[in-house]
Amino acid sequence: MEKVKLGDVAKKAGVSLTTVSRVLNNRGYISKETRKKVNDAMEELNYFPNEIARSLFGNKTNFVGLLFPNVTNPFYGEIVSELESTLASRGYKSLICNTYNNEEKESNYLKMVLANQVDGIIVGSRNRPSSIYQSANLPIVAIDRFVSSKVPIVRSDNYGGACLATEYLIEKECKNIVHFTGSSEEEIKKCDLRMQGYIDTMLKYGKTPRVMKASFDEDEVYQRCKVADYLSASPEIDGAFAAGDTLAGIIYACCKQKGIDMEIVGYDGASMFTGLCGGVSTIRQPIKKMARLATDILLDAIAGTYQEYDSEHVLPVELIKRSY
Amino acid sequence: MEKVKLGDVAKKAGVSLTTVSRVLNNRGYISKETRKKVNDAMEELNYFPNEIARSLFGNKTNFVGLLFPNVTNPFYGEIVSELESTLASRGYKSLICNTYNNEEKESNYLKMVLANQVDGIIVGSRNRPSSIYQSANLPIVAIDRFVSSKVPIVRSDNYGGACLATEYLIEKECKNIVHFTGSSEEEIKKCDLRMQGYIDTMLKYGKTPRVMKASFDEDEVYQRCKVADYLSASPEIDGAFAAGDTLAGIIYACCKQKGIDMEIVGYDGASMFTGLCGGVSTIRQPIKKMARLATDILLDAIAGTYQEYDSEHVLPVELIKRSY
DNA sequence: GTGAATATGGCAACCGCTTGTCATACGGGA
DNA sequence: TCCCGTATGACAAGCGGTTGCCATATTCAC
Repeated sequence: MEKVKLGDVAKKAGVSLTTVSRVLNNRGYISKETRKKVNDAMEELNYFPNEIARSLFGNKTNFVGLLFPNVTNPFYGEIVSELESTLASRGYKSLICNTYNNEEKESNYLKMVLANQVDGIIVGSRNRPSSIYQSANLPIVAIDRFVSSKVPIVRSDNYGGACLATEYLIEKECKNIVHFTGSSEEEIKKCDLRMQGYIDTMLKYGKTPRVMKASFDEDEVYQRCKVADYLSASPEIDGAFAAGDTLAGIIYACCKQKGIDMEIVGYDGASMFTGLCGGVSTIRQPIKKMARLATDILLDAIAGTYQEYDSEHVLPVELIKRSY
Repeated sequence: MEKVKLGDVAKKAGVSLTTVSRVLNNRGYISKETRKKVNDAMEELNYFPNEIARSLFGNKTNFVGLLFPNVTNPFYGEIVSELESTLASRGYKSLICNTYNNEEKESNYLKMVLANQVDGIIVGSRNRPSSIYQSANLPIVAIDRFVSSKVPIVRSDNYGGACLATEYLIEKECKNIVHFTGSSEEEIKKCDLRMQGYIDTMLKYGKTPRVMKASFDEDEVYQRCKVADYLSASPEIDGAFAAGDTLAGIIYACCKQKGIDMEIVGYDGASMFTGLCGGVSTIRQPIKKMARLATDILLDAIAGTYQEYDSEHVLPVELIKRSY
């Protein structure tokens, strides 16, 4: 059973190649009857036009590359899921790439999507920006990450969110509040802002900021040990603001196992997280809105109607209190 | 800045089109020096061969379609993540599709990936099998789902896992154990086996099985109400086996809020879940192994070296006890 | 000196579809 | 009757790269 092609449809419908193509692309004159004949033939033969061939001609693939660390993380899972859905509803197809925050992987993926002629890229990977981004001459949108001065950024109000989180902990009368952050040699803007918000708020209330570096990427077991050791060594701690929800979850689990009852606030607020880890508060990013905005910007850029480069789009966050 | 193409490289390197193509495809005779010249030219020009054009000629795209309900669910997130990684390491690219268990969406996605000439499909969506699967004449592998008699299935030992879960609850001296299952008009095999394992085990120990239908797909808030109502109405319940971890998480949250302390066992065991919801036990499916096996089968089928159709590959599960 | 192996170029056909141009044919309105 | 709008077909070129075939040239070994 070979692949059905245009010619087969034409034969079946008793019309010419040109006519079938006209039906497919809605061009020129076609009578109702012919259109029906052709459509019927396509149906009967189970014909799908070869998008690869069409792309080749049109120089447009309707592919978009999605470069994110790892959809296993509910935050990325949710954002990728939203991106894929909105893109699909607008006729675009998503090539997914899990970079695991690995620079080599990211740059390989980047080459791959470029070689596959994607019309645009949405990136949420957290590496040092690859030089390929510069030379790649196509629309890119970054989610909560700096790529280059030409790439628009969509992110949540990291600073404001951190303030909100810290103030909540203070309100809850926590005396010793620590901030767990993702570590990285090079200062990633996101972490800075979340940390900055925490530090500023602590100082504002006359408290001493304390920061604990715990990477986002390390092995989970290792992380858990690190956190557990830290908590054991600092029994006075009664509040924590974690820069991400997975980290918050780890802290929560450690506390539970040690019988510590403290207030924890995470960051991200993927629905899966708030559903599964109700003992932790979190700062919810408007994930759907971010995904939609990123899609809008990207597609506008692809269409050539987006001009406002060098722009950051900062969306408001919301405090979600623990549910038990 | 136009797209660089083969001819540009040839010109830059001072060789013919044929020679560049030979370097690219490692065919025929090429001297070290020429190869270097060509490679240098490609580097300088930042050239990537147009995979779309190559695909068109070769009638092979190295695309694989991944049809899953929703990567927001940690189980699907983890399996999609694994699939993408193993596929990428073997030169394949993943087209992701979130079907949301919606039949129309699934069949549209199916048409889409077929139109894009994917070399194969891995599907974990949970719908009534679409007729398109039959007519699609290409390798398909199903994860924990029946598609057609010709499509090999990779799944975990649902029956054994359910027995394990139920026995654990009995061991924990739960008196009234209920099973929460995903509802669906048509009986999906997976649910059947998990339910069957539960029922058989209950009967084996002289207990009365009780089943509560709670869909996998409903709105989470709605689910939560349904579960809460049920728990209120049946205060004698002190143990629950949920057919999926997200459901288990919902039950856990309800219990917490109502101050009920009962044993809950879920099913799936994505690392994110066990990390975030340590108060719940679960039956862990060997997600990585399943993903790798599915990839192996699919790629063998694509290569034409896989013959064992009509086969089910059932992998063993493991009980993960709650960590606090 | 001859034949093989190595190295490169030129050319045409092809992958499946799109598009522009030209030709043909029918029917209706001015 | 003539022209125009409608409807369809035939054909060729092109999208970017691959491949097979033939030609040519150099080098090396026997």
